[in-house]
Amino acid sequence: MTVYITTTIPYVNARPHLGFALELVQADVLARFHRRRGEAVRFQTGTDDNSLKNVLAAEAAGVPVQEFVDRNAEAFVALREPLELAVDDVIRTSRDPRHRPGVERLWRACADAGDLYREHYEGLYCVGCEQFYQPAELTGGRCPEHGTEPQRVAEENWFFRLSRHADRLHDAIAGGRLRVEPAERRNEVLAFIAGGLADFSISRSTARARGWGIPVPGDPGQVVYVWWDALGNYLTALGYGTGGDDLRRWWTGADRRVHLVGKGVLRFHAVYWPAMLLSAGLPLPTHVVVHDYLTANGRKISKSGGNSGGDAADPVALTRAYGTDAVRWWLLREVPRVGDADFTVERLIARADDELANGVGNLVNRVVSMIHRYRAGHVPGAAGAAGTAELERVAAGAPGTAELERACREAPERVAAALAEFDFRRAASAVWAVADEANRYVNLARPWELARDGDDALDAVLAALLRACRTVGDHLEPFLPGAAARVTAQCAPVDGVLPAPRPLFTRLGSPARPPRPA
RNA sequence: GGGGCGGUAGCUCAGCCGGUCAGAGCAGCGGACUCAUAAUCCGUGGGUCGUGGGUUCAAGUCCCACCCGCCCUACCA
Repeated sequence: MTVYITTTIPYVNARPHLGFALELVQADVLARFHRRRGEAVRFQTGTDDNSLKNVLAAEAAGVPVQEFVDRNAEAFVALREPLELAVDDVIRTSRDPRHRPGVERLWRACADAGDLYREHYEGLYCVGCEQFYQPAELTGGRCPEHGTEPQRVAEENWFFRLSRHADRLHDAIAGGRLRVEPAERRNEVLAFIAGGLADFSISRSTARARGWGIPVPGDPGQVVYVWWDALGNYLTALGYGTGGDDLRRWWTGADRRVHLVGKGVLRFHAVYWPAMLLSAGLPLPTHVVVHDYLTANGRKISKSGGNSGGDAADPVALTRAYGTDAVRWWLLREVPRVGDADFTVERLIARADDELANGVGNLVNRVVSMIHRYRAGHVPGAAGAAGTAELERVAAGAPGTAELERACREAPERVAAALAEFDFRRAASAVWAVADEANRYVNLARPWELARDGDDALDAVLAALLRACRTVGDHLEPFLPGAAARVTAQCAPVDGVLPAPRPLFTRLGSPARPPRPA
């Protein structure tokens, strides 16, 4: 199986925020999950540099556009380390030599298909917003943003025959050839298509774009509409337009082409983009996976940062303060599949302390401690004192063993089933369930009593627990790669002896109270 | 204005095609244990399932209207 996974490419007029981190982490989980199964995976992200908003932000900052864009793009690319992303490729639309030739080729392909045409375009244009408005969007004939009366601007623009592809688009989505997930979003797209698709403008006059962007092939007075340009990244990064084998490997010949997108750009990815591909004679994405938005402390996260959300929504600041694991865990465990989620530091801490420090961390710690205390760190069964099969037989008689074994056994299929539906929350909880069950098992099996009584079952119980810890470490990898490695290392004997137990997660909330005197 | 999504216990959320679906986790309260980062385990949940109608033998679960939040409606994940 060959899987191509992409995030959207954010425009870089400001620093990245937690909402984009969500998308990156979700994509990363998918990438790691498939990779673990031995499948060929390419995980790609990038930046959308050619947006007019970048130009405006650069002007406001008094910096040349390219310099401004470079500087901000850096902050997005730099998310890899703090979020521990296993990204394979990053494409930047203003700089990457693969991009412009690809966009031009896509343009020509659609032109050759007869889907591009020039037409007189007249619209209400707000200079302040640098955009056109439909009459219905205006309030009292004025720009809702600036309160000014928009100008009537007329020019020739290039249009794409979206209308021509409506039926095929509908069939692809309704029939599941292009899966829009979750289903709520698929219905939304189908309703939109059913409402009729109008051709859309795909160029802007170079003057209004302030000279920033990719010139329309053969029409230097126009630049390519930024969405056309940006969507093209999914292809151009694969060498569409510049050659090489990547296009065949990761697009035309791939088993899955998965786009992760925010709900705000659903239409572009589930309607415009597939239509462009149909026109160009290329396969459609197989999945468009839509996530909703994050708020911080009940407020919308503003992309311009600063004011409301501020640092509360800065993924880098959060990982620095609370660690990558806690941030990733919150994003994966607390964000529902449908519906916006509100981020607060309190919830991040509560989630991490409860499930990571007290749950997984403490479990591994207590298990390894007992193996050290009762068996000098020797992994039960490994020294040949008793065969593994014998241990399992003995353990099977202990209360709760069956449940624990079942949790371990079922974890992989539960993770796979959840991720097949892009339900990250359910997938993460399937891993967590193993640790939860193992903690329960300790209290049930009471190894300290077995040790005191010299009971044979001790080795079996410890072995079962260590297996559970390893299962957690193993399946946690796509979600928390760093923590998973620590769990795994803690459970791997060195010269026949497990490493001395060390806390795997520091508590983030108020420090633990000291033990009550005995 | 049009289209869409959400509104379920203090908090975060599960509830697919209508009939043990009124649930889970967290918090709170009570108890147990001592291997462990006082961590862990057990017990404990009367919330008009946003509001008002309707369909049905039966509705969070379908239909209509309305209220609240959010997204899209030609350049914000």
